[in-house]
Formats: sequence, structure tokens, C-alpha cells
Amino acid sequence: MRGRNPFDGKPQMTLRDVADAAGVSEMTVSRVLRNRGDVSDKTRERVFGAARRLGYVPNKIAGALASNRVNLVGVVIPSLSNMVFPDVLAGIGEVLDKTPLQPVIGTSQYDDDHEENVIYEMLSWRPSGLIVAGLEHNEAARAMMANAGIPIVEVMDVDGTPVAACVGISHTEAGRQMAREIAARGYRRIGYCGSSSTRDHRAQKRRQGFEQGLAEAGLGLADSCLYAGSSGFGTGRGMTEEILTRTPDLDFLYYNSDINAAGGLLYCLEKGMDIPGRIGLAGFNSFEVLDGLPMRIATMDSQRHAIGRRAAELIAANALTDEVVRLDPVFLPGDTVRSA
Amino acid sequence: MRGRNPFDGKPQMTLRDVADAAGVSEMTVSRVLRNRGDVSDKTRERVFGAARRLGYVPNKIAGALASNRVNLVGVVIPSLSNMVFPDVLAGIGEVLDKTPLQPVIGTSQYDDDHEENVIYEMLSWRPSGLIVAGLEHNEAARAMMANAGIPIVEVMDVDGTPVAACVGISHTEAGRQMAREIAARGYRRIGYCGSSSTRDHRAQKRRQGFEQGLAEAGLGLADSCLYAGSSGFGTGRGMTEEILTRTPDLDFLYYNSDINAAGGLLYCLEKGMDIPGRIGLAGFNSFEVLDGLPMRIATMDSQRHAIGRRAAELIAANALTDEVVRLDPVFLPGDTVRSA
DNA sequence: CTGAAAGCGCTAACAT
DNA sequence: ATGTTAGCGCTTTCAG
Repeated sequence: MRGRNPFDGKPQMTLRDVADAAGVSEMTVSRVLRNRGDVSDKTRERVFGAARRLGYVPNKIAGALASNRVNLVGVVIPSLSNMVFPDVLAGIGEVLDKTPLQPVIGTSQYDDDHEENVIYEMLSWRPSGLIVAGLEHNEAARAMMANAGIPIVEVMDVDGTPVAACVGISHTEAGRQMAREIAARGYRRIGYCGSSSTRDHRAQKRRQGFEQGLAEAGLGLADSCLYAGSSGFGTGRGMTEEILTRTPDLDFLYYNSDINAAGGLLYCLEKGMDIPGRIGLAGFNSFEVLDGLPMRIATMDSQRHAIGRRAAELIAANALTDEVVRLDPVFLPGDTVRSA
Repeated sequence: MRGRNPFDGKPQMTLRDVADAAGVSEMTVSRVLRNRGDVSDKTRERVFGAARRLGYVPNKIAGALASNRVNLVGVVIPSLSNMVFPDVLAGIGEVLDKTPLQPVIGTSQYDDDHEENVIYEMLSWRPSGLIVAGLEHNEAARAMMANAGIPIVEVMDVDGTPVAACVGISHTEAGRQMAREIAARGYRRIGYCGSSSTRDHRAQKRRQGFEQGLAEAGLGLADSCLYAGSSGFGTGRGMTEEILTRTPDLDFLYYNSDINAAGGLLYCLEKGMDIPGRIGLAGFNSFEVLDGLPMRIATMDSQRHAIGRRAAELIAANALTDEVVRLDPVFLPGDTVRSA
């Protein structure tokens, strides 16, 4: 016997089986099941009946090979634990749901070589398009994407050189804008709390933009505190305690994420600090779950839902362009910064 | 020309191209690229060289059709926005990363017919296994899974009749156990806050188990408050305000999720209520991000990471069993219940 | 409206 | 250690 899956007892059901059961040709079954071409109502009914009676599930592998059409869209993101990505995926899903396309998700774990691998695996399934988070990829990955011959969209970030199309915000600008807002509100002794990992390129860019923005206002970072590990209220709280112990006269803290900022907020409130008078706080992302904290954290909406939608639209339109769609993050002052 | 992708300019590269470039047969290229059989080092090098020079990406569709082997594992979950599922996925990923298998994620949006569809689509790619959240599926979905001829593992929940294998906790028991803990700690006027949707079967089971547990202790639910929409601090806060306004003498609140419980906690603290003396609070899930709230919320670890791991192990072992792996949720008293 | 033939790109099995 | 042959299950194309 030829190479069946060794674990598969019964051979899989084929179009042939349905065709025999319905007394028609394989071709007719194929047409009925795909709603293609003209088939008489009587034949159609018989075929549908036979297919459902037998519990036939088509083999898309064979179909894809024969038609050279695969209704899958690869989506490569760093991680699912970071709450930003499910939001992007939701945006992608909303758009693709109206098409025959289906997203297939892969995670790179913030590792370039792992990402290369995931992209390679995905491309080997010949998807109809590929959405990849970020603009930083190794050479091999960039080469694969450039030669894939399908729509490729890099998302989240526009600060860099895309392989093809690109939908995102400028994180450098986001950081700079936040610095401007803070400076305009009179804060002067400013600290930064974020990740020590250099692998989150977008957080790095925000930080750089932030420092640039401060410099343009004649300010600088008075202190910063970095953590290894994942963001969380505990992490934010810990960083805040540390930085304020070391540099007690800080009057503003900018966090890499709202999650950490929330931990900082809780810490400051517990210590009875006057927010936003004595000290101001701001994060990044705008997470809906956090609405309901004692104060709304100043943040910037990262537009991730819109980014997902726009990227999916490009794929759905089979856009082989190198268009760059630059969305604007929106500053949300919340309650943790003084009014301007 | 035959049915190429209409948008694909250049025809795709095949083994033939690599074989020609390396001056060997297609078969040899195939063997080299899959590390199969004996190939001389010299030939191997030449083939690898040619493949990488040309930027060859194999066509897994053709490979899968020929070998009847697909290294994909379908994973069907209700949603990615609910933080529990990324944790299950992480567990699955950890295990599958050590195998050639790759998870493919699909979401059912808590809708049975949508789920049926997603399962159908996945099975049509002939994956090596399927992991599906929950035990509630429509007839068609159950039939497909029963006949798929691949390892099927239903996860999260064990209260019901699995199609095949099953890894999870008993949510009914989880609810009952929580009721026992609460009763043992002397709380008597107990309220429940959760979702009004009946689609989250596991939350429903916890609530039922909770009521049973209360009944066994001679107690009952004094009030309950349901919300439509997504959980969040704001939601938890709102429910808590509402239920305490309506029934001010409640001395305990059980929430469907830690997220909502956190909102309730913040509300109660703001109101200056004595926790856990005047009122106790408990949630469900044990989310790491929440460590760092002013108090640790009493909760139950839902074992979702372990569930993901065990499920993936069953798939990796190609277990065509109907084994039920019942894990035990762990009660974590935190700071929001009195000591027993 | 339906069917027959050919072949998608790859791999199992069998040479050599 | 390498090559040859014959499909995998489906869809395209062309013929009725």
C-alpha cells in the first residue's frame, strides 16, 4: 500500500465515493460542492444529499494543488500573550470574514530566526497573502517575502524600510508627541519605565522618540528603570517604587505599556501621591480592560484594530503594492496628566 | 495556460529547477531538503547551495498530497480576546515546538455554527490532530470530529461527553469548591456577578456548581448581577456598584472572572469597605498580570497552561484514545477572603 | 448541463 | 548513493 498515514485506519473518503453514491461523475460533485458552473437542481440535491450522508469533507490539499489557489492568509506576530496582537487579529478577522480568506497565525516569540522559520513554513503553504508584524526581519526573511509573489503587508510600524506594503503608526512620532504633551503640561523631571529587552523594536522607538521630543523641549530623561520579563501590574509597581526611591523628585513617569503604567498608578495612589499634580503618568496602547481603574491613564491609542483592518483589506484586494499606510496614534490625556 | 493564480506573474519554482541547477534528480533534491535517506555530503552541499541560491521554498501542498502527511494541528478556541486562551495556546506551543507539528488557530466567536465551519475548514486540510475548546458542539461538528480519523482532544472542561480525548477541569466542581470555601469562612449573604450570555458554558457551569455548593451549606444566592459585553475593570466596577446598591447587606461577591473581580475590588476599596471583613471577593482564572493590585484576589487557578500541554502531548503521541484527563483547579485564597 | 482526460509538485516504492 | 515510475485527490480544460 502507498504511504497512507500509518495511524489512519480507513482510507480517506474521496470525491469518487460521493460521485458513486450520487450516481454522477466526480466532476459534477466537484462543481456542486464549489457552486461552480451550471448543475441542475435535481443533480445538485442528490450530490448534496450523498455528501452529507457520507460525511464527506473535501481534501483542500488536493484542491489547492490542482487549482493553485489557497485561501489562507499567514499572519506572523511576536506573541499572543501581549494584548496588542489579539486586537490586530480581531481587525484582520473582521475583514477576512467577509471574504473566502482565512487567517493562519504564527508566532515569532520576538526572535528573528524563529520568525524566519515561521515565515518559511507559511510560505511553503502558498498562502494568498502574508501579514507580518514589524519592519525588522533578518535578510533571509526579507528575501523570502520579496520573492513570494503574493501580497505582503508589514504592520504596526512605519519607521523603517518595508519589504512591500506597510500599515502602521510611527512609534518614534508617538514617543515624541507624548514628550511634547508632557512638556507642554509643565512636567520637568521625567523618568521612563520599560523593558530591558531590545527585541521590542517599537517600544525602543517610542523611547527614542520620547527622548528626542524631550530634547526638543530642552528637557532630558532624569532617570529610567528597566525590567526583564513580562509586563504586569506587579512589574509596573516594582519599577515605580524603584525609580521613585532612587530619584524621588521625578514629576512624571512614561511607561512602555499601559499595563505597567496601571501598576505604577496603583502604587502612587497607595502612597497617597497627588496625581496628576505632584506626579503625572502615561503609558501606551489604550487597553479597554483598564477602563475602571481609579483614574484613566494618559495614553496613546495605537490604532491596532484599524491596522489589522487596513492590512487585511490590502490582502483581500490582492494588492501587490508597496503602499505605506500611515495611521495616526491619538493622544488620550485621561486623568493622570495635568491639563495643558 | 492552466490555472495559475491570476495575480502570480512568474510560475512558481519547483524541485525540478533546483534539480537542474544542482545537476541531480528531483528525488535527490527532495531527499536532501527533508534530510531523508542517504545522500553523499558532496551532493548535499550542491543541492543546498542551489536551493538557497535560487531562494527555493518547497510546496508543502504537493508534499502533503503525495505523502498524506500534514504537520499541522488545528486549535479551535472561542476567542483570542479572552485572556485564558492565549495561555492554553502557550502550553500547546511549548510542547509542539519540540515536534515537527505546528498549531493552526481558529476562532469560533462563541458561536456553534461558526465553530462547525471552522472545524470543517480545518479538517479539510487533513491536520495531524485537532484541539477544540469545550464539550458543547453542534451535531455536525461532533460527527465530523468523530469520523476524522485523527486524534481529537477537547480541552478546558470535563463536565460532559467528549467526542474522543479530553483534558480539563470540572467547572462545576470549581464552582462548588469555591462555595464551600466561602461558606467555611462564614460568609452568608452571597452575590454573583457574571455574564448574561449563555454561550460561555464553563462560566455557567461554575455558577451552577457554586449554587449547588451553597445549597449544600444551607445557603443560597442572595442576589446576582449580569452584564452583556466584555469583561473589564469597568464592567466589574459597574456590576459591583449595582448589586451593592440593590442589596447592600451582601457580604460576599463571586465573579465569573478575575478581571471583573478586580474592578469590584477597586470599587470596594474606593468606597472604603473593609475587605475581607465586611465583604469578601473571589474570581476565577488566576491571571498573572493582576498581581500587583492592592490586594490579591481570591481565585482558582484554571490550569490552562497545563491543559494546553497535556492536550498537545496527546496529539504529539498520536493518541487516538478517548482518555479523559481531569486536572484539579487550585484554590488561591489571596487577600480578599477571611482566613478559614 | 455533464463527462473524460490531463496534470498540479511532490514523495513512496522500487529499481539500479 | 542515486534515479525512475506512478500516483496522491482534486480542478482545469475541452468535448459533447
